[in-house]
Amino acid sequence: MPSRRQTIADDIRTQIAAGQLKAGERLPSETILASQYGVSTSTLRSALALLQSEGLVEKTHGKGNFVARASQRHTYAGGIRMPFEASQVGPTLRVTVRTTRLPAQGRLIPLMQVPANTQLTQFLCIHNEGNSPHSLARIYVPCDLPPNGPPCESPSCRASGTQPAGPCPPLAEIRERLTARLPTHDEAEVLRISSTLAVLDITRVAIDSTGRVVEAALLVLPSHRTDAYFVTRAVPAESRSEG
Amino acid sequence: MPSRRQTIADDIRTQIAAGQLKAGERLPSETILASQYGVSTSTLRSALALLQSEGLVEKTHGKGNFVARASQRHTYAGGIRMPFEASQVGPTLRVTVRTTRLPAQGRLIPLMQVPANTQLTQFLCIHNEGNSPHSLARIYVPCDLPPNGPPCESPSCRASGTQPAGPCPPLAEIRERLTARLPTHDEAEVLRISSTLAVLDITRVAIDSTGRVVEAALLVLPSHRTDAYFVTRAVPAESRSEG
DNA sequence: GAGTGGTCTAGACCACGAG
DNA sequence: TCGTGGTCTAGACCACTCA
Repeated sequence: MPSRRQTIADDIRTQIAAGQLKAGERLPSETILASQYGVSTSTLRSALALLQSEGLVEKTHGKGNFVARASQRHTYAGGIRMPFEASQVGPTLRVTVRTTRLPAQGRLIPLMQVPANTQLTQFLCIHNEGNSPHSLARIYVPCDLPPNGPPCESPSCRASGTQPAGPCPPLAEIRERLTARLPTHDEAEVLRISSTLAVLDITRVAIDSTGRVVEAALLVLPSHRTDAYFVTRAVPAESRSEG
Repeated sequence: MPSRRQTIADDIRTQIAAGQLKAGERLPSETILASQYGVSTSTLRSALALLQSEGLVEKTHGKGNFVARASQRHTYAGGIRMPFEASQVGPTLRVTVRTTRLPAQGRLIPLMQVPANTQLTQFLCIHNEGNSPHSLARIYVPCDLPPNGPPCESPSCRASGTQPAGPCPPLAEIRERLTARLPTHDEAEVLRISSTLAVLDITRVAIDSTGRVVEAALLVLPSHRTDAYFVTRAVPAESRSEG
């Protein structure tokens, strides 16, 4: 038997699909909706959480619930991309970067394949779309690596974080591990998202042709606004590399 | 200011990391934990939901909350894989397949790049680990395609669903789009997971060397037990294709 | 049947946004 | 200041597991 939250979510979803609720339109307040459906506000909120996780509804504290505009959705492009392919999908993002140095600790040691306490440069990147933050990236490179500026400061950095290729030794491989989880307190605060809504957690490692790890990136993207997209071509690749 | 749920989650997370709570161990009941922390059961449950989304805690209705064993985690391998690479990661899975025919509708039309109502074969695959279901895959192929059995029936099908390559025209490209969302009622029921816990939603399209879509797969994986993993090599690939 | 988690209620109180 | 969503409470009742 479907739960009430599912029934309510289905009803609103149908109204959105049918165009009875238009993109950008504000829904009645949660109190009103709850009484309309004859449920408590908690139940109604959990129904809205379903729609929010599907990207159909956007909530704003103090303002209300809104039918999402399709354009709100971003695409994280995985794998190795040419610079010009970088920001072709999704709205434009403005990046703020904070650079620090720190010794390799914990997860970073196996990720970067360096001894403990190796000096790393950390780039803490926050991508903003207008006023509102969109995604969070912590990017690490060995301190002795970047010759002409870190990858993250490139204007062609991607929705996710960065353009990892550089002029130095050519990039050979990208490994990306992806899962979803609820955000930490800090992440929810920085991204200004509900702490009940899952984020995509992407760990990306870039390896150059000498086998060296030249970058590790820890990315946090709000799942209700983000897709990750991967294209893999078969091995005997045509010479389309410069296309 | 961190919320109570975060404080509680942090405390239990620390206990797990420190080994005070061992893998497989059962936590006290939610009622007891709630009174220990001086919160309501709702708040305590939302704290456990955080840990569950991180894969640190597994809940079983009627039994209790358990510290997860690391081995519970599966890996979905994205991109094009050789058959022998298929099921090398994660525990072994048993697959049940239900085959039906249906005309192309809705999302499937643009996905498979076919006219509406084109006959498709659907494979509804459920992957089981022991008794408990793990993942759900709906795989579509054009009806006129499979010459010697659908890809899904291959014994080398992957954690996710299938081994899309076949002997026919060679596979040229895999496109995978990935996001996270809360499960539908049906998905939560089939996978026997909490409807408050996000799933990974993967849409995979396989294209052969003639440009034809030979497979579309809609995959649903519980995010708290699943990583997706993608490896992309640079374009002038070494001849490691038979390795 | 005893004990567990799952869903849901009917509130209280706080934090945010806009006028 | 007012209306909104966010967090939290203290329960009730149901569904599942196991003895």
